[in-house]
Amino acid sequence: MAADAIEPLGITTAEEEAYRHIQRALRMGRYRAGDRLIPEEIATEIGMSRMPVREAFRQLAAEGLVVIRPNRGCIVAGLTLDEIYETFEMRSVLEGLAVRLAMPHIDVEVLEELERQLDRMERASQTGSSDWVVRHQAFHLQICQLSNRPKLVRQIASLHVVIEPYLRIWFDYVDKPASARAEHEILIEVLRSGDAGKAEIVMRDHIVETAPLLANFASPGRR
Amino acid sequence: MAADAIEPLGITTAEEEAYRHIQRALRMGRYRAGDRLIPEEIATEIGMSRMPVREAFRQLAAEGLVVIRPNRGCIVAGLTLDEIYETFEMRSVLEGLAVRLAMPHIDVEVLEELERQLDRMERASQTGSSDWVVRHQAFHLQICQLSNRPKLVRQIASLHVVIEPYLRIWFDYVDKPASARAEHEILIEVLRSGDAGKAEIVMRDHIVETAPLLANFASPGRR
DNA sequence: GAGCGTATCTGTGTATCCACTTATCCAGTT
DNA sequence: AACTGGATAAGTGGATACACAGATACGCTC
Repeated sequence: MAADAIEPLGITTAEEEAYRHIQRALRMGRYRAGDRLIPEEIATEIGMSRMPVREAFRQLAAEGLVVIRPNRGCIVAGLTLDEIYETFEMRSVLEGLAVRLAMPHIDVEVLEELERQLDRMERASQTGSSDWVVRHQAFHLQICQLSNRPKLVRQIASLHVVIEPYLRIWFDYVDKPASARAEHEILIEVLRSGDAGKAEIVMRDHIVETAPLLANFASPGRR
Repeated sequence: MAADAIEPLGITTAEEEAYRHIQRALRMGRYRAGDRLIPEEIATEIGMSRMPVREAFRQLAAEGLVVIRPNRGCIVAGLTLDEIYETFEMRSVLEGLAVRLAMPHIDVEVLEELERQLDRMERASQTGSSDWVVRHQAFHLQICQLSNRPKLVRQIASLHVVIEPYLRIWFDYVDKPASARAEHEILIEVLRSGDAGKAEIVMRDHIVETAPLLANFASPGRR
C-alpha cells in the first residue's frame, strides 16, 4: 500500500511503535484539540516507559499534530479556521508543483491505475465509514509520487495528516457528495491531456475550492 | 531582528541550548555532510548530559538537517544535487504563494523597509564574509511574513536553513555578483506594481533561476 | 467575604545506569 | 594471502530515579 509516505526519519522499534500508536489515534480523531497527552498514560497503554513516548511527541510536534509547551505538557494541536485555509493554500501550490513535475511520467498504465483508485475511493465512500478519507489521500499522493520528488511528497503527506481529522468530520456531517468522483475525474482528464501547466492550475483550483466547504463544518474541539 | 522565524516548538532551556548550538554549527557549515555527530562530545562541549543533545538531534532530524540511523548514530545530512533542485522548486512555489498573499499588505513604508534591507544585503556582501546569506534570507522572509501566514513562513524558513550551507559555499566561490542587487530590485518593483499574480510568477522565476547557479558549486562533502 | 500567599502535590525534564546492537580487529581456515 | 567468523569494545537506545517547576487548594489576613 502506497499510502504511508510519512516515514519518521530515524526511528527505532520502541519509539516507532509509540509514534505510530499516537499518530493513528490523532488521525482517527480519538482526541480533541486541546486534550492533554499524558506521557505516562500512553506509555503504560502500549507497555513501555515514558521515554520513547516523549521522543514520539517531539516527532509529532515537528509535524504540527501536537504542541509541546515547556513544563506544561503536550496537547493536541487544533487548527483555527485561518490555519485550515493556510494548510489548503500550501497544499494547493505544492500539489500543483507535484502534478506539473509528474506529467512526464504519466502513461496509459498510470491513468488506468488512477481510475482504479477512484473506484476504490467511491466504494469506500459507500461503506459509510471514513475509509474515504484514506482513499482520497492515497489518490492524491499517488499522483504526487509520480513527480519523483521524495521531499516534496513527504511534505504534502504531512499536510494531509494535519487536516485529516477535519476531513473526517466533514465526511461524517455531509454524506460525501457524488460530485467528488467528478471532481477527481477532471484531474485524470487533465493528466491525460499532457499539458503540465494546465494540470498545475487545475490541481491548485481543485484543492483551494475544497477549503471553504470544509471550513464550515470543521472545528473539532476548542483551541 | 526578524530573521529567526524558526522557533523550535516546545523546547526547554537545556534542550534549547543544545539545539541552538548544533543548529548554528550546522548552518555555519562547521561540519561536512556525512560527519558523525557524537552526543557525548557535544554534551561535554556545552556542559550537559547526552540527553538534551539526543532530543536536539531529533528536532534537527525533523528539520532535515541531520539523519538519525537507528543504533548507528547521527550524521549531518547532505543534499544530493537533485535534492538541492527539489528544495528550490519547493521554495519557488511556496514563496510565490507567500508574495501573492502578501500583496494586500504592501504599502509605501514596507517598500522603503525592503529597500533598506537590500542596502544592508549589499553592504554585507562587501564585508567578504557570508553575512550576505543571512541578509538575503532576511530579505526573503521579510516579504513572506507580510503574507500573514505563520505556518507558511515557518515552512519556507525551514527550507532556507537546509540550503544555507550550500549558499555559503557558493558565496565563497564566486564573489557575489553585483547582479544580485538588480535581481532583488525586480522583486520590489513588482511588489510596487500591485499585481499579485505577476508577483507570484516573478518570485517563482527568481528562485528557480538561482538553483542551477548554485548547483555547479555546491557539494559540501560526501553523502 | 474576598483576595493573596504559601504549601503540597502532580507531572515534566534531566541524569545516570544498564542492556543490546553494531563495528572493528584478530585469528583461523581455506 | 584473503576472506570469514567470532569476540571484544564502544556507543546507542531505554528505563528508572531524582530534582525542579507549575498548578491548585487551603488558610490567613485585610
